[in-house]
Amino acid sequence: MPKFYITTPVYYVNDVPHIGHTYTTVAADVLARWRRLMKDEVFFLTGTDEHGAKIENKAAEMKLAPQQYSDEIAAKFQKAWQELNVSNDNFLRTTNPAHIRAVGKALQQMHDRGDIYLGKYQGLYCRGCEQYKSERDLVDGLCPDHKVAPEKMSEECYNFKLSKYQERLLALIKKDQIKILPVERKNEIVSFYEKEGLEDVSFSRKNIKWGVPIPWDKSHTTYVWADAFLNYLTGLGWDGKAKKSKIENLKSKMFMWPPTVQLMSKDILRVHTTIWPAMLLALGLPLPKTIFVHGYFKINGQKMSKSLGNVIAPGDLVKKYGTDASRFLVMSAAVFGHDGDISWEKFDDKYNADLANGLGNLVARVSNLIEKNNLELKIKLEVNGHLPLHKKYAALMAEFKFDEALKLLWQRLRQADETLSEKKPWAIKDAKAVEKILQPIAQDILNVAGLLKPFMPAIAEKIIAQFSAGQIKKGENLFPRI
RNA sequence: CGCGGGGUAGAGCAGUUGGCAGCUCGCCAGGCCCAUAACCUGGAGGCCGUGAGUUCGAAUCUCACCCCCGCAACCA
Repeated sequence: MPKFYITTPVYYVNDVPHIGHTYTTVAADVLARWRRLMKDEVFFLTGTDEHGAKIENKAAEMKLAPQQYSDEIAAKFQKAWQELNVSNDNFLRTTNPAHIRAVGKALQQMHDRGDIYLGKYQGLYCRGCEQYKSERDLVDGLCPDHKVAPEKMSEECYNFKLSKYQERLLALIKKDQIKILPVERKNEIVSFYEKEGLEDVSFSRKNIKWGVPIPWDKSHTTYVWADAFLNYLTGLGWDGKAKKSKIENLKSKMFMWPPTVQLMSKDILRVHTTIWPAMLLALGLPLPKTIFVHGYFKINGQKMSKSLGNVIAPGDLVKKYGTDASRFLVMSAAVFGHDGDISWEKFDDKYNADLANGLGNLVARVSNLIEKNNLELKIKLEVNGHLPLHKKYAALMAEFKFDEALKLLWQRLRQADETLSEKKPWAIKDAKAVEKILQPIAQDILNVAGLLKPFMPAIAEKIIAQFSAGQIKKGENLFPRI
């Protein structure tokens, strides 16, 4: 049985879930559900990244302990995914004790191996924040909170020998051993390797309490990314022992390793194609097969941002359109891998056009005609993969072309509407003749519903149940117009 | 000369290997009346960012330029 291990990033709990997180997670769910239909053994992981100075500060602002704060935000992510009927097999929080233990062990191993060494971190330090600032945090060279110029300071920290892996990783990426998709993103990364190259990175920080202590030097705390990346392993129950012989450990799900697909947006692509695979090489573990990068949503042509106040939350979508329609709208909003522009208006239009007038109306008119004529059709869901529709759909799904896969199904629905207009079964008295027209159309609807399962699981099942019954009834309105 | 993406009908986008420029929404006209004021047919509307080149032929390949957007490692 083929294995399919898919991950989303662990989402940083500095913010509540928004439509960007939703996009990644629903896409991962669509793939997971599709591969399950194809009888693969699937493991689907998502979760939250909860450590680091930012969270420490944010929690303090809200007068909460970091753990308490993280609990609240993590719960919001979990609730969002439940509302969207996301079928993840695990939800890994980086504050999970087993994760923390494993991170400690992993770091110890990298240290023993000589890949982590004591070095120096230099940066701009704001005394007010008690924190290092990046250039981008500053406004006119000043700390935005304290209105003072941060000082150049340095402190000791543990560094990871990322530079050591430059050539190996570049070769692996070029040869598609780690396949980066779409290809323009691969080009971007290859060019980064060739023109800028890898430098060692800091893996620890002093003065940060909220995180995983460095096992051999508790005065240091693991820097968040070293901690966060390992979730992809600990989410399978990895215990931090890197020896290859342990991979087949049956108590954990480590037999699923490595990830078949890791989905993410472009902001975290670079670290996922540098630090992350380097850590795996350092731990002696196999690398992810494919990294797929999807685009960003702009909202009404503008960048989505809190300051603009245009952020769309998953809960708002579900409230307005329902679970399955929300999943459909998000997945069909853009070509997967490209940026897209969304708005409530566009969602409304798409909902009415494709779901209410399209799928919903067709299901209603066909089921109504069948019921009125008292027909008993001999149709059943065809799940074998050799029908042309299945084949085309499967090929598109394999290439992450969700929007085209959906278009393919909607072409079929449109054809059904055309056929009905042309043959006018409502004007025919002879039930046999009516049956001859409606049977293939009903069969198509059933097949389309079968392929719609990954995108709209509940609606698909409803349609399948409705059209698989001996007596097909008109049933309820699937998508009321907005 | 940092890296990458994009500029195609009123709006949003597709255009795989170069071969009469497409899709959805909107608009106009007609049809149908089974269905969720839905569905079907037809139509208007594009110097495919600008300029040059390669070619029998370019939205597609090459070069230059203009404009927009994202990323530029301690932002997770």
